[in-house]
Amino acid sequence: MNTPPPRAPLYARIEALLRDAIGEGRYAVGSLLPTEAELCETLRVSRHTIREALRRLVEAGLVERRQGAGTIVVSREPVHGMVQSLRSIESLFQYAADTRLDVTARRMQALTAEDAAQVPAEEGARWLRLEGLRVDQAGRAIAAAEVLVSPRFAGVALPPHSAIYAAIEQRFGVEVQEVVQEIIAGVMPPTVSSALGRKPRSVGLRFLRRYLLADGSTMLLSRNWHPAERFTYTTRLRRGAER
Amino acid sequence: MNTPPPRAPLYARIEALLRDAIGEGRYAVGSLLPTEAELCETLRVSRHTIREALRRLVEAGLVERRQGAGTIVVSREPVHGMVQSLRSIESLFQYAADTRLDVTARRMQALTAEDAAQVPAEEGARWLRLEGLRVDQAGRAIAAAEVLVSPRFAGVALPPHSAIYAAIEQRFGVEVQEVVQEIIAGVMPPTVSSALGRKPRSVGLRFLRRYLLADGSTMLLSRNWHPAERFTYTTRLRRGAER
DNA sequence: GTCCATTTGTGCGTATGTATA
DNA sequence: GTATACATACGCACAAATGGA
Repeated sequence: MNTPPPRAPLYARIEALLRDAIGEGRYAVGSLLPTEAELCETLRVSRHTIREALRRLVEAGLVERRQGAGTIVVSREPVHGMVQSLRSIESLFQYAADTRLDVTARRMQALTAEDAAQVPAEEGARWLRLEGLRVDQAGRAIAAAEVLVSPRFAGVALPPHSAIYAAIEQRFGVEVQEVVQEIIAGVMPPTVSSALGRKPRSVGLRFLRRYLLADGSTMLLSRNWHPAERFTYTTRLRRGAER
Repeated sequence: MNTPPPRAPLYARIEALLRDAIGEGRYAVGSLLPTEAELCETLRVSRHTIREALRRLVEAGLVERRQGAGTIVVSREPVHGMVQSLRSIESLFQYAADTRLDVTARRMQALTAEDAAQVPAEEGARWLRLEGLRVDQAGRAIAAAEVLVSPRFAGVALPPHSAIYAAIEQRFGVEVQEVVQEIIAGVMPPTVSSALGRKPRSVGLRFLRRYLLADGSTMLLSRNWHPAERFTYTTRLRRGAER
């Protein structure tokens, strides 16, 4: 049980009381908690105190509240999972800060069927297509890159050093809401392995990333090949509350 | 500027006011905000209202408060990054729920130099080593698995279906605090490709995971090979506060 | 669609406790 | 020890959203 010592603040003791009741199923998930007024009366405390306790249950993700509707139980236990947080999208790749993209081709181009399926968008729509090499400060090739930019943002200027998605965010006042990343291993196509100076048929990791806006549309799609012997992808997940 | 419409709640307007002042540097990072009493007086509102505004600034990570000391500015802008959250560590792999590990070998074994570097632990220490195949419910091989378990937990019984880390958590009352995962592409060694029924020298993804406890020690190390043509690794990152 | 009782949201006033400097 | 500043806790009133009659 979570019962705190009797010296704990009143709202904390009430929070524990309700938390335990929810945990034991005395208030079922989906059901309503007593109203603030009822809790005030049965527990003989002020509404202020009840509200502080309920506020903490909301923060813990155990209940949700809606004006006029009441307080509903949404979970028996605090949601507890693993969380990875990144300061920037770039750190998805954990590049040394100073890599840059050397663009070798830039043009508007109709999406192939495969492109359209990956984006997703309608086949034949004309998106901005960039091709290039990502190189480190010594000029060594790190990855072969290909970027498809939504026609909505095709007017963006190519930033010399910063990321394309960031340039679009700034120029058009939009914000990337979600990034979906896929990693696939495979044998690099000949054009890629030669561009990276590798032997034909050598192994690489393919990263496919979609940058999504709040309305769910794709801002840009990025497809990169990394040579296997040069590249390791590392993630760290910490235990924490999920929200 | 973040100024909400004048119809917004009073505390929200005050929050915006302070947020802007902090953003513009009128309250420098490291300095103290006016006290609640001062804000009450200058803004002509009640202490409750001030406290609600300040509470939100705390949640946004802009200020911290300490009883007796005051409210200190800790950041000019809300910390804002990408967050990935997982309900369980298993979902790192996004297996269909019902895969299982068929263990083909289990014994205590001294760590090689390479093992010891990866764990990390002292070379020659005797850890529990498991070898097996992860198979789906139809019995098809999904991955070749190898697990090294700290001698502290070597007494664990092998769970028929659930994960080993979970069995250890339950049996020994410990909790995995962090998971570090590395992904590398490469050509599978002959023993692995034959165990998975693949052609020799075919391509795969190697997943290396360390499960760390709160004291930073490694509970177990897991090394898996996934055939490339069967496997894609996907992550979703959402925009959110980092904490 | 309107009205109405219910329930949480917002806002104010006041008093006392407790950690900090 | 003393003054300060936030934390806890009581009270009241009205606004706004909800859901059913």
